[in-house]
Amino acid sequence: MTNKPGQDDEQSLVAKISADIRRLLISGEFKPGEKLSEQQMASQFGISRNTLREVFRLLSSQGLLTHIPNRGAFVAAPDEADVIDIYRVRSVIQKGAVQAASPGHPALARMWALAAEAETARADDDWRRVGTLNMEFHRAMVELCDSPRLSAGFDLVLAELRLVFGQLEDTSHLHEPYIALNVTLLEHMERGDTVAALAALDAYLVKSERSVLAALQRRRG
Amino acid sequence: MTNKPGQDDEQSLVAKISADIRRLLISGEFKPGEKLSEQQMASQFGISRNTLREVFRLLSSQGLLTHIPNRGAFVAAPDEADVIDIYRVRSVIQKGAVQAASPGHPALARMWALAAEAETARADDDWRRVGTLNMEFHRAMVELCDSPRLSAGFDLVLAELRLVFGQLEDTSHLHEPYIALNVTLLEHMERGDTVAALAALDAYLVKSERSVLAALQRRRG
DNA sequence: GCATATTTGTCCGTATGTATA
DNA sequence: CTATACATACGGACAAATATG
Repeated sequence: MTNKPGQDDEQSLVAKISADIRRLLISGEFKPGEKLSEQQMASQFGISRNTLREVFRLLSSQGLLTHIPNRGAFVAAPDEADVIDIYRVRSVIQKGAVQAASPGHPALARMWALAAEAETARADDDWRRVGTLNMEFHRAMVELCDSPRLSAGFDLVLAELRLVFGQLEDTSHLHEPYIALNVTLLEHMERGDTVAALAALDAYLVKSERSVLAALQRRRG
Repeated sequence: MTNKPGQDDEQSLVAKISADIRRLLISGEFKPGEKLSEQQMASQFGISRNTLREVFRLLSSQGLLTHIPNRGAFVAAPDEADVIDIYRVRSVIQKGAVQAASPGHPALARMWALAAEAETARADDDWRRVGTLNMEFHRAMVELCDSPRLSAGFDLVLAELRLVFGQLEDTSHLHEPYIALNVTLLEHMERGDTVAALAALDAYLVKSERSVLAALQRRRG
């Protein structure tokens, strides 16, 4: 059995195409605000319009597409307000994660491993991988809450953030300064110093938000 | 213009039927785990199966339905673990809301108004209304974050919680003890006493979670 | 501002695979 | 194991809304 009949489709066409389009969106293959024609997309992916519409419903509910009645589906174009909101969500959830951190939690080990991987990726100048690992690091942090719903919600805002990254030009240096910050944050948590960990997290989020906002404003001008 | 072309359908059939079925789910018109046949539902609501499938996608992504591949859509049947998870999410988000509370925020006025309404509803023995007002009170609390995404995410877990209520027998007394707790919580916030407010919130959430869990276990045996 | 073309929203019929009696 | 029921997915159709010239 390759697939347990868990809770949602793994083999469904809708699920597969959704994953494909989501990947394309996150890698920045589409322009922000670009219209996604039903007919064109359907034939391009070799599926029917009805099936594609279900995909659009899913991606719209995840904030990656924007659905306008009688006009169709458009690639989401997060603006400054959206970025600010995304980081507000991150702040609330991740502060909760830091406070929920219990020593010996498996997610902590995973965070150490991811931090180490990020170091080697930086040594290889593989910035794309550094970015992915950074995301995974913070996803693992939220796993400390042991809450499927918090993790799922966090995944949504992270996907939106990756959409923003994909719409920028140079994502390379965006994650560079944060490798070290992640490690120090992790050390605070390991030591059980919640106050210091919260401060480090806040510093990280503020710094990250500022650089994303700056890059976004640079892009639009 | 009655409808601004905002972001999502307001007049769409999918949106309308989704709202209808969501109302039915929340009022407990369906049994937990009950299968929702496409054919039957489609003819019952006078819509096509294609349209209904889009509705199912939406409600599944909101946690109100559970989609099983090749088996169809079922009414979500949240168990004890789900309730615990829901309250974990509430704790994280609402603690964030308390800490984000700024004096003079319009949401605070709304909370006062809702608390007052709840008092009169209790005087009228309108327990259904008391429950709704309690939900609205906590929704308003999250509005303190000024974060559309946090509010949307909070609405999702609240909808799931109402689904649980709808599946229980007597929801009447479930909200009674919390009217006073909401007021004292509000007083702490108004005074700017964040620590006391956090403690009051935690007391409320623990108490509420316990009673819901107890009622749930009573129902199943 | 109007006529036309395009696209979405919605429906129907049907074929195929999967699950269940 | 067979048969039935149902979800999945497709393609075509048409009205209504929108975009285009």
